[in-house]
This record gives sequence, structure tokens and C-alpha cells, in this order.
Amino acid sequence: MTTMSRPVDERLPLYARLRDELAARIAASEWPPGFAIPAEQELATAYRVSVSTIRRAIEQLVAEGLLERKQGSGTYVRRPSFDGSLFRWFNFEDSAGGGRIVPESRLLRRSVVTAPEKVAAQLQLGPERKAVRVLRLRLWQGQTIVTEDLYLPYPRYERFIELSEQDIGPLFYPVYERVFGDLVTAVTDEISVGRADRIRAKLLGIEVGAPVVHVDRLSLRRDGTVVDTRRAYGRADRFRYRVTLK
Amino acid sequence: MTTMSRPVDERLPLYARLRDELAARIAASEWPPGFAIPAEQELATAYRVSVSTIRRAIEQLVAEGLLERKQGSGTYVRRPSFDGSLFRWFNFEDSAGGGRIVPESRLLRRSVVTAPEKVAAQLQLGPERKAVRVLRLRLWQGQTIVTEDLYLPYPRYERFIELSEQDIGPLFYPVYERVFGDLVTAVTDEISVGRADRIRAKLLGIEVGAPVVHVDRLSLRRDGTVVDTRRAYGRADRFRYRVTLK
DNA sequence: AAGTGGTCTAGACCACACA
DNA sequence: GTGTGGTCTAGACCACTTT
Repeated sequence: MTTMSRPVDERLPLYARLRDELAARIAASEWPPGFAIPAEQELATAYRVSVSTIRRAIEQLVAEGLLERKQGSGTYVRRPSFDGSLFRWFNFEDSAGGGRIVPESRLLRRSVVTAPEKVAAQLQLGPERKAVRVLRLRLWQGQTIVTEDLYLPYPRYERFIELSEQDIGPLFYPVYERVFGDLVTAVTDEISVGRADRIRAKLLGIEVGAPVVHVDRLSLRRDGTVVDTRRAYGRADRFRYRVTLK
Repeated sequence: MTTMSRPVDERLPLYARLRDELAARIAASEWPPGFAIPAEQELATAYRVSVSTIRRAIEQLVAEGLLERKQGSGTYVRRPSFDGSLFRWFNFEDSAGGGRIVPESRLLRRSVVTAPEKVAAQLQLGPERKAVRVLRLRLWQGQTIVTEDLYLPYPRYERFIELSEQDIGPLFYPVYERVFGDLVTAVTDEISVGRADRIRAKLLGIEVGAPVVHVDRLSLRRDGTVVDTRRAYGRADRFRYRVTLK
């Protein structure tokens, strides 16, 4: 390949066009996760640019988290790895500082429903707004820390209802990838605080009216479309978050 | 200057040593905020390295937020600018989408106290653990959104008590800089959720037991030492936070 | 016009991984 | 040993800011 093969944009600098070009080949799964992309020298020859320019494009993709460099070995497409990301918000560790373990998952209900309008818009459902709805609990040492209320597009995810709980396991993203061919590469989380209604109080083992932390999550494909949308309701006493601002 | 003038480290690559060297000169206020550092060519000559290598060091400091480049003009030490950072957590906007304005600030009490042990450790106080304690409210359109409980080291900040409320204004960091010579360049925030006690409920205009969001903040100098430590108690219904994870 | 950062090149040499 | 990425150099030319 000696020239840009995709609709590459305006008068961007060369390295930026190269960067977008490489990103497009990753997004198109021409280079799947774990794959070693061609060596710098090879890419430089193919695109008829200097190695330095290709390096710069690659460096930016590394900074964005798309690629990973291993000296002496090659440059690899990063395998995204955040299913633990609810751990980001809720503390699933015991006082006995054990390693971080995936909490137990229990599926309460799976059914085909008519989705609320907001969900239908997020999942880009047709006018019937049909979706697969999943309710599940996340437990830790016998205590329910989080309950989740999740929607997947129908009919694409119809088979999700039939899968056995063992086949699904505690993490959904690997199932999306293995069974449905959807790779989740990013999530957006929005945090807010509410109070437990009767149902949530019972599930979480707290009083009605006690504080509950809501995590509204969208799981996204590389192209930004939505794979699932969910709200997680977590015990506020398990919530903790740290950041440094500069 | 032709060689490293500060305790520069091990066998790091040249560009990394240069980067640390430049960062040290910024931290030492040799190059204060807003200052234009020497041109690339000049630095390259002074340190006897190539321009490309200096560029790489500078690029990293730009990525870290320490420097800012302006094409054709120069490279400047960034002027940190987050006093609005409680806005990160609490929504101070009205439904009428006006511009983002600094909320009103009302000082309730300023006094010299014996600090709790945790605070004393954070502020590195002497054995008497004396500190200046400040209580204030942040209001928006007449409603109290956040109350703050803040500690500053004594005797360094003794004069903070005598300043008039007008002199202080709604933002503390400019006062720290102007009056006490302390530049806050970073903060760490830790978020958790609690419930309103009688005092907080009254101040925030909510029921006893209603959810309250705690923001535990450390305000840091460039060298990582603590200028102030505070806990903000905010109305949970005003709390909202968004992130994207990749 | 002079000075600054932004882009791009061409190539040397080093450190590390892998077969 | 061969191939890969990591460091470093030297210099050309461009785009923008300042005076």
C-alpha cells in the first residue's frame, strides 16, 4: 500500500494522517487485538514516508491506548481489559488485603421488553424499541454490593437469554466478544447519588431511604456505537473514588 | 549552563534527564508561571545536546501540563488554574444555561485550633498541632450547595484570620499565592458518601439523614507538600460526575 | 525581517527479544 | 544473528508571532 486507502481528511500534517490511517485499520479489525502490526521500517516504505514520521504516528496511538510497543519484539494492538471497572467505584476488597478478585455475579432475570425511550435512542433500536433486559447482582463475600439493570439490543442479543449462567460467567464483555462479535473498547460512566427504594433496599440489604450510588454506563464499540446501557445501584458505604487534578 | 546543575538521576536517557532538569528549574521558580523559557536552540546549545532531544524533553513536560507551547512565540510555564474544581463534582448551573460563574462564598468562622492528628500529619505540624481552621459555605442563587471545613498550617497562615472577607474573595488559591507565596499546582480529591447530621442538614437545607457527598481535598505545592486540607460536604442532589474509560 | 515553534527527513548506534 | 523498537543527532524547510 503506497497511498492512503481510506477517506483521509483535509490538510492535516502527514503524521496525523498516518495516525488516523493506522487507527482506521485497527478499527476495521484488519489488525485485531493482540496482533503485531508491521515494523516501522516496513510501514515507512509502504507509505513512502520516513521512519521518524511513522514513529510519531505510532507514538500518538500508544498515548491514546490503542497500541502497545515492546522493545525488540514489535508493536501490538492493545487488548482492552476493563471488566473490573466497577471496582473503580466500589470497594470489593476485604479488610484482609487479599488480591483483587472478580465478585460473584448472579443473574436475576433476562427477558425481552419494550425499552424506555432513552434506552431505545442509545441503542438505536427500531420503532418497536425491543431490547433484552438483564437484572443481576454483584456480590462479595455473601453481601450484595451492587445491583444492575442492563439493556442489550434485540434481536442481535436474543441468544443472550438462552445462555446458561455458567456459560456467561461473572463478566459480560468476553461473552459479547465470543458469542456476538462485539468488542467493547471504551465505557462512559456517569455517577450520581440517590436513595434506596423498597426494592433496592431489600436487594442491597440496607434501609429504605439510605444513600445509593448510581453508575450509568454505556459500553462502546471502537466506532462509538453502544453495545449495552445499564444503571448500577451500589451501596454508598462501599463507594470511594480518588483523583489528582493538575 | 553547560552541564546538569542539580542532583540528576541515574542512567536515564538524555531526554529524560533534561526533562527532570527543566522541571526542577520550574519547581524552583527560576522560571515562574507565565514565564517564557529559553528557545529550543538556546537550550540545546546550553546543554550541548541536539534540538531534537530538547524538543522531546519539552514535549513531555507539555503532556504533563507543566509547559505550554505557542507557535512563533515561545514556550511558557503554565499558570495553574483550578479553583473552579469543586465544579467538577457539583452542578452550580441553573436550568437557564448561563455561563459558569464562581459561586458565592461566605466565611462562617476562622480560628486557631489544635488540629486532629490526621490533619497534623498532612500539614506536617509541630507537636502542638496548631492550625488555622476555616468554615465556609458555597452558595448558588441563595441556596447552600456545599459547606467546607478547612485547615491551614499555623503560624504560617496566622494572618489569614485577620484578612477581611472582601480581601479574600470567593477563591482561596489566589490569596495563598498573593499573600503567602504558596502556589497550588495540584489537588487530590477523594469522594465518598455519607448522611447529613443535624448541623450539615441545617446548613445545606436538607433533612437529617439525607445523602451528603464528601470531597476530601489536599491542595499541593509543586513539591508535593500540602498547603491546605479540607472536607467539603455537598448536597448529593447536586452531585454529578462523568468519565470515559478506555 | 528576525525569531520561534512545527514538520519531515536520513541515518547512526544501542538495547532487547526471539529463534 | 537477525529483527525490532529506543535514543540521539544534524539539518532543511514551513507557519506563525512579534517588532
